[in-house]
Amino acid sequence: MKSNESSEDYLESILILSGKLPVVRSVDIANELGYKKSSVSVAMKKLRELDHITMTDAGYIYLTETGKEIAERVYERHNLFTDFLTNMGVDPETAENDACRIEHVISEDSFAAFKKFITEHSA
Amino acid sequence: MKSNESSEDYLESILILSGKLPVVRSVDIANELGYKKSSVSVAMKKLRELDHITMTDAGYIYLTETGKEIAERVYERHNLFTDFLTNMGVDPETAENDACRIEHVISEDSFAAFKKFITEHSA
DNA sequence: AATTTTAGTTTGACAAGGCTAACTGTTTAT
DNA sequence: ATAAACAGTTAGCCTTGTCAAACTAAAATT
Repeated sequence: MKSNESSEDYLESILILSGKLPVVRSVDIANELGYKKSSVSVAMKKLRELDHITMTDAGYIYLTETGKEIAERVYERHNLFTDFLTNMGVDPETAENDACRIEHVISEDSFAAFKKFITEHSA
Repeated sequence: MKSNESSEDYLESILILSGKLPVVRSVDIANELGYKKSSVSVAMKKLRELDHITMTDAGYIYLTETGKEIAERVYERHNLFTDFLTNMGVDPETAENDACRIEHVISEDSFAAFKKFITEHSA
C-alpha cells in the first residue's frame, strides 16, 4: 500500500472528481490536474497494476479499497491545511497550492499534531 | 535566484555545517545528507554554475550572497516547523524529517501565516 | 455514409537526481 | 619511498514523471 507523491495526486483527483462528476475518465483527470492525456494514461496504467483503481471498457475509473484509503488520507490533509491557511488570511489559491504540497510530505504523527493544535485553537 | 528542492537541501546543509565545522567540504555534505560523494560533486558543480557557492582549490565550500539567502530562508522554515512539531510531542526524528520536507514546499505567505499563528499561540 | 471530434494508448524523448565504477591527485602511514 | 587512505571528478546507468507525436477506435456531426 505504498504510494508516491505523483500517485497520491492522481488518486486524490479521482476522489474529488467522483464527487463532482457522474463518472471519472482519464480526460477529466487531465483537465483537473493540467496534465496531458498521455501522462494520465501512463499513470492510470500504473495505478491499475498496483490495484489502486479499476477501469471499465468505457474508460470509467473507480478507486479500489486501497486506492480510496490513500485518496482519503491525502484529501483529509489537503482540507485541513487549506482551511487552516485560508482562515489565517492566506490567499485561497496559494493556500490550495501549499496544501497540495504539504499533504504529501507529512507523517501520520505530525499530521495528528497539527490537527490537534489547529482544532484546539480555532474553537 | 530560483532554486529547487534538491539545491535547497544542499545549501541548507552547507549553512548548518558551517556552524559545526571549521571548513565545509563535499565529503562532509555527503556524510550529513547520506549521499554518495559523486552525487555531491555533481550538485556542487551545479551550485557553482548558479553562483550559489564558491569552492577553493582545496575543496572548501562557501556560500555566496544568493546561496546564503536561500539557505537561511529554508533553515528558518526548518527550525520553525521542527520546534513546533517537537513542542507538540512529535518524536524529534519524525519532526526533523517532516520539517525537512515542508520547508521546501511552503510559500512565503503561508509560512508567514504559520509563523504568526504558532508564535501567538505558544506565548 | 462520410467526416470530424473525442478518448485512450503506445512510443520515444527529455530532465532531475540519485547510483556505481573508474580515474586523478593529495595526504598520511609504514 | 612506497603503500594506503582520502577527496574530488567524470562517465554511464536507472527511475520517475512529464511531454509530443502517431495510432486506434468509438461517438457525434453533417
